[in-house]
Amino acid sequence: MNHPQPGCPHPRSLFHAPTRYALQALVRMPGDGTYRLARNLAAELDLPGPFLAKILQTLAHADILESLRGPTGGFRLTRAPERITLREVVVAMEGPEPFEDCLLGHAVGGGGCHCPIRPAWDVLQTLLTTTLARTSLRDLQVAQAHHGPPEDPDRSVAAPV
Amino acid sequence: MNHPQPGCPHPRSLFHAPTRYALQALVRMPGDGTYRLARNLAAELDLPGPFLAKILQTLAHADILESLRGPTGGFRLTRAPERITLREVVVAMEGPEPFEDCLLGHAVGGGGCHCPIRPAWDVLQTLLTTTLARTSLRDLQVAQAHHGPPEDPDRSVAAPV
DNA sequence: TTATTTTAGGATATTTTAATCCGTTTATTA
DNA sequence: TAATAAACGGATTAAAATATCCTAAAATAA
Repeated sequence: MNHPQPGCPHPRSLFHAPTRYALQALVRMPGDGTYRLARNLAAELDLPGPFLAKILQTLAHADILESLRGPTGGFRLTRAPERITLREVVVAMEGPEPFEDCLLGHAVGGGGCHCPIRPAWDVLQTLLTTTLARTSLRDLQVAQAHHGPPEDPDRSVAAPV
Repeated sequence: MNHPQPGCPHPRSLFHAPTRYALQALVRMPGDGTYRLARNLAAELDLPGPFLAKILQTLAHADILESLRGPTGGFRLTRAPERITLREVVVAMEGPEPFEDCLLGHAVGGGGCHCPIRPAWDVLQTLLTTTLARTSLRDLQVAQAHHGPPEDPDRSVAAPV
């Protein structure tokens, strides 16, 4: 997870960059109720600390994380990762409307849009929403475990916990 | 179709703004092989002429439009609208990858990503692609006709042809 | 109480995307 | 041939998204 570089643009993502960072941070949150430092997490993700901190604050406002100030502080999940859905995270970061529906800019509410793609588009939107709603943070953590933690030169040889 | 205003951000769209403008311009292209002026089209869409012109040039490079310079010139479709798919337009404007697949940033090619959402995500991506590939410009034109042309004060009372 | 460590959050800077500008080229018309 | 009207396309500007900075507030520990 590197910063965007000149000549190396962001991947074309369905969601904004902070949303992806939020997911990647949440996946690495401890499941045992202990607090984790924003700075620590930012180093692991190779993101600037204050930037990630802002994202974590947003998640805290959305009741996905809770924070504690001071020397023993940091962030932790408000619930078990099984009970946090990707949909919840995306809504917290992007707002309730993940993307505009009508390709032609027709009003979507009130039956304003009758494009021939409308039915298929609704299926797509529903599938996206239900996919996000069915997948929990825990599911992503399992996937992350298979990939191992990101490269960290200091621990690349042996790291007994 | 108005310019983005301060305090009135773009709708959160699956695609970039120029892609939506391209679709809206293409929908309004004549089907009889006559050329239409970029300036004329831009006025109807309430977009700046030179900006839309650049978008039309991109479509011309992609062999969706063809252009003619000079007093009788303009742009026209290279084919009947039945034979132009939305997928083709989106690829012309956005490149071959409409969005990055893995929410966690895992490599997608070479079997790098094994998230639990991967199968559902693939379904989503396939559905998007096939939906775009199955819908022709002609289909959108039919939908547009039902909405009527965009508001134009000069013609709001009666406009014989 | 004082020093230290952490999050909080507003202000600022940078990068990318979107939009504009302007001189050039090509075709038509007089 | 000269004047005009259109697309062409590089350079520039503006806006939005992304990233950074800095001071305040809160919790802990000496």
